[in-house]
Amino acid sequence: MRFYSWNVNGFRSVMKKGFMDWLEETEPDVLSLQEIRCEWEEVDLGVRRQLESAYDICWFPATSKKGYAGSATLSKKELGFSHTKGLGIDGYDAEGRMIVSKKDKLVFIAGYFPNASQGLVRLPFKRQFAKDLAAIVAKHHKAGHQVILTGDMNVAPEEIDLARPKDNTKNPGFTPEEREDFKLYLGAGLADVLRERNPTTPGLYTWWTARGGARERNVGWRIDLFLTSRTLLDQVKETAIHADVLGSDHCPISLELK
Amino acid sequence: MRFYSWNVNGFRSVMKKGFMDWLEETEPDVLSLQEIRCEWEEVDLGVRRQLESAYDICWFPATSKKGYAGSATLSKKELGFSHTKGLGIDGYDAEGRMIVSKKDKLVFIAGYFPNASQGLVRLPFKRQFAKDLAAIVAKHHKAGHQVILTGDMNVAPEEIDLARPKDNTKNPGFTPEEREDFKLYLGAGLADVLRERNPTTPGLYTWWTARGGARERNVGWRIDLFLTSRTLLDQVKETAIHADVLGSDHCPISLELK
DNA sequence: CGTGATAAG
DNA sequence: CTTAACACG
Repeated sequence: MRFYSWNVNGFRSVMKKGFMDWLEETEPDVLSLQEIRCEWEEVDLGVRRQLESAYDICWFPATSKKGYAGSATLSKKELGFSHTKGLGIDGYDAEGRMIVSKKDKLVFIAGYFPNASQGLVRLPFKRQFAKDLAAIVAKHHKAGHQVILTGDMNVAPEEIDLARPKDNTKNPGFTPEEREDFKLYLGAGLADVLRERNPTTPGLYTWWTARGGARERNVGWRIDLFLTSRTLLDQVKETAIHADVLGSDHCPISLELK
Repeated sequence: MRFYSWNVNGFRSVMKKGFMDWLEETEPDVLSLQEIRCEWEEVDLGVRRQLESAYDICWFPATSKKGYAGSATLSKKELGFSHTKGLGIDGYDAEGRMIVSKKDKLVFIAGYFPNASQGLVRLPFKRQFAKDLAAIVAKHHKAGHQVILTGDMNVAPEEIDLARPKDNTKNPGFTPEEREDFKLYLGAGLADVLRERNPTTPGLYTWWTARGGARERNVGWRIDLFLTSRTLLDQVKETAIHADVLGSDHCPISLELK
């Protein structure tokens, strides 16, 4: 089973840049999208029909602000995933952040983790989000479920995960607080799959600022991740960063289970 | 002497669409621009230098709202026009609407007349503007000056001046009130030069809505005009609408004096 | 429908 | 630098 996650930075934008071609080439089994930034009804009708024919679609735009954030999860119809919008916590759910999808004992939790924002004005919000989400993960583990947590986590866990760690210790995405909070997910029994398998490989990034050719020079950050229950690690066939896929300031990432 | 007026709908926008080429081909002696929608400092430095080398420039952006309205008058340096920003009435001057330029007994008053706006919410403002401006024109006439009044007047004076008069009697730019107020300028001793010379020619328009190919079908309005003192009429060599000049939803108009 | 400001990333 | 909402025309 092949899982994908992609922050598309505007679904309507990425649609104009060949999203459907990518989807048909890639045929993910389960796909999480972040920053969809539109209602389902704002998507081209032909595209909606086409997607609906193949996928169970959970479209979860923000209700708090038009054109902001939002996430979606699509799963191949034949897989029979059940999708639930939100974590049951209004502050996050109003921004369309996380979708919880289940099949048997597998829980796929995916979406758009908060950005600490300029001046770190949303750092408190983001910290609470991490605490709440880690508790939810721990609860699933206690219940005997296996968890995949993915999406744009808006944090680079370690120095190796961004090109300019020294310059960014006070910037959103690489503050000590965000890095500390990232460990809550690990403490809840999850592992950062790509880093487990590539403990010392630098230059593995999933996001590059649009300013000044950062992507061409691979001056980026690894902030889109697949975390899985440690008990799932030996079922991982492959995990990858698809940096060649354009259309957004993020690239897609994938996880294949045996 | 050749006078031009053009609502450029954003000077930076029209700059990207060949404004400088048009200027070099056209070489107006005096040029009024409306809806410049930027500060002088926001214009490309090379362009500023180039313009400043040939013209006395009066750049008059709105101070009330960034990127809104504003007007400019440029006159060939050798002509020695003196330019004054505004009519001395704060409500209009804060929006950078009118510039008064003088040379000897000639007064060139040019700029961006108010739009009555959706729901006619600014009709009272526009009516007061017309009264005030007509009084200023009358005062110049009393003082023995000759007046050229031009710009985007945001009113089509007569049914012949727009393609769909019947559909627009309640719409901004063709209400009975705006048409009545237009006559205040005539009552102050001015004449609508193009209409004087072409009393029955339909299809002479200077603005076309950007929606749905109106310009290609010439479904437009004549709302950019040259009015002159009646005593100036026999000095008019030519007046024209340059509908072939693209770059804005308005086209330039011109008046040549002998 | 297009220009420009603005919020957000 | 880019997406999208918005104000204004």
